Amino acid sequence: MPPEAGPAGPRAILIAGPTASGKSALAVEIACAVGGEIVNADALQVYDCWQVLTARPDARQQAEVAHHLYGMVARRAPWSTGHWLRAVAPCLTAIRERGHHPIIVGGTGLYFRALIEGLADIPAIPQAVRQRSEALLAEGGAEALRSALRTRDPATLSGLDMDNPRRLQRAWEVLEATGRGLADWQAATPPPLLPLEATLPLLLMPSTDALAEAIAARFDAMLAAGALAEVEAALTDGWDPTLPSSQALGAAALVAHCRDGLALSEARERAIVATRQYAKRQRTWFRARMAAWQIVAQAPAARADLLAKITRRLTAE
RNA sequence: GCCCAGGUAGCUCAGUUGGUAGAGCAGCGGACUGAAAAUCCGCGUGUCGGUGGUUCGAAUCCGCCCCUGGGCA
Repeated sequence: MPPEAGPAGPRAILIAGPTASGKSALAVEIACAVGGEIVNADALQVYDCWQVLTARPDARQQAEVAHHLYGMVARRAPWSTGHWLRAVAPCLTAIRERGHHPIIVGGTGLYFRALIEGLADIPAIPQAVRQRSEALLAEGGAEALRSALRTRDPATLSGLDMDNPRRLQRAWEVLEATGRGLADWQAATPPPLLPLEATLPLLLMPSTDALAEAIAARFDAMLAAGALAEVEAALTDGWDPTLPSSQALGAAALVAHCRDGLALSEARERAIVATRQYAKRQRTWFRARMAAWQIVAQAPAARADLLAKITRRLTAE
């Protein structure tokens, strides 16, 4: 067994790519070919309230291959990259114990980064601290957070995007909750759960035009599959636009339609635009940080070739 | 056919008394170690419908033509 396969068991496969690039289908193909189980690396597909709207694999696909970390988080439950990483660890162990290859698939770049580069071991931030950072921001704007950090944690502030309220809030909250600066915590980041060298990293990167087309077609399919009913259910349950789960692309637009009378055609357009813009941000992340990943060609013949190569390589280990 | 109103960025539109054009949205590029499907930063991408004229100089003034919408026949 080559050293990079490691003592942990069967090699993990990573599949990243922008939304609507066909990651889930590729994951199932590979899982069937090599004996794998699929692990979600998508920040929105974890929520129980969105099946259709997040294009989460349905019951039929989940019956075909084991899927993990999909739809298991309650709408209002706290969730973060840290929660995800802590959930992934035992999941990988269990899959390998069954002799299967973990296939980690998703579009959340930060999740992959945490997985392959490690994540600072910072305790959860209490709700009260979050509320105070919100209040500070609401009253004094970003400058209130900046000036607090300027005097109390200049080291973190110097490395920060000072115009970004979210990042300023995070730095302030960590300092407030732990008494230790964020930069300090990050400098002590533990080793990664799964270094890139121990994986087979694949990246789907369709052309911008092809992706735009796929995004529009998929949203129409979502509408046909009951996206509106999901949104109605969320509305009945009480809509809170600030919840992380409420950030699902298209949710706000469909709420505007169901609740506020926005024309469906207009809601559809908004949802599709928002999705394209998200895909663009994903491409930027992937280009910058996943240069070492293997780009998966789209053509069917190339796809078959890839599957054959992967199978050969993994069975050789 | 005649009379109006228009034709400026991918879209919706600004454009002062003539000095080769600018907003919003879309788009493009980038950042990002616990809200990441989040958040933030940067960038105008243009035969000003066409053509001829007036002028040192035309998106802007004049002629003709083309196109769109409305009205009258």
